[in-house]
Amino acid sequence: MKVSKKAYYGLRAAVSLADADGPVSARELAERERIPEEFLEKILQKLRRSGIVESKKGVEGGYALAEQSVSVWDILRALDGPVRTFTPPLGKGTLPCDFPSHCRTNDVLRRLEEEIEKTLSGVTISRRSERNQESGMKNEEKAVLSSPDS
Amino acid sequence: MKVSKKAYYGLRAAVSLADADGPVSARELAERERIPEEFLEKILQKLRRSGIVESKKGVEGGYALAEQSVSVWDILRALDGPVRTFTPPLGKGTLPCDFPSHCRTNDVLRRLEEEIEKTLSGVTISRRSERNQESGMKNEEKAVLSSPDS
DNA sequence: TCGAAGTAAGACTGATTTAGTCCTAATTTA
DNA sequence: TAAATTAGGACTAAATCAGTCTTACTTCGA
Repeated sequence: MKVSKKAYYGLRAAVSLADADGPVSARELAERERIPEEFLEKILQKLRRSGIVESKKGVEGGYALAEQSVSVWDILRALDGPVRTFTPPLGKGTLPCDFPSHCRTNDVLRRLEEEIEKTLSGVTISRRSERNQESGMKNEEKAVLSSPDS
Repeated sequence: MKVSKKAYYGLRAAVSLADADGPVSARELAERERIPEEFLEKILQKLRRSGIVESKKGVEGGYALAEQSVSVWDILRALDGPVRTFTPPLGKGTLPCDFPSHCRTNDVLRRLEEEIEKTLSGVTISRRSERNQESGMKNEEKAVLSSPDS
């Protein structure tokens, strides 16, 4: 049970992008974060297809966060695929319970999935510019990963 | 991010053992749960070395839960190894933060680990005989995976 | 005391996944 | 148009997963 290197790199890249001003090229980002460049490019492309970052080609191009704020959950799901704690490919609703132990085991694992999702969705990466503009009301218990405004 | 087949089988085997009366042989257990026998044996041996089940050789031998109650967390850790969400082998205390994004990323992942541990530790598999004898006081919010006393 | 029913443990294997690399476009801007 | 950049597919070495095979060793009952 682990987070892949791909996701770990992706997470760090996103945090780095959140702290940056304009678009950052893959090369630059790779250097900043000490991530193999070609590999990072693949990661960024996946994040782009998931709508998490946006890219601009050409001379002054690069990558930037697409939304004001992304959750860690979104990034992990985009890169590592869906969290599937139980191996048989079961949709949310239908759990075939051939044997008594299956149902109960699957039940726990599903509960775990929900817990993981809840935890990870609560942690977000926000762009500096947009920080603290989000929640209109009182300061929600929402952790932010990117660098604090100091 | 997933639970291995090994762990999934192990979980089901443990649930099945919890519901059984005496020791159950690997062969019997494999048949009940539709798990490849030889593979299950490996799994049970790992669980034994971790002190989760105990074994008895010989004619009426087999495997049984060692403790009255085991948490899902214990089983998963025994079979899948430690949950290591971040790839660099970092101990609990020391996080080398070469770059700013690392610390913050590692922080989240560590928080995730704790959350997963908390969730999974709260779900236990208990032997029928020992059910409801554990918590002396009020009925704690403790989920039990094995079959309910009916 | 022998044989059958068990567990114990290590070596081996095929398939899949991970973590990349390599190469060839396609775009954009100066 | 040249340089800087992303886009995407094919490829690969190494690790991990999911088992299997083989060869013990142990216990109990007849």
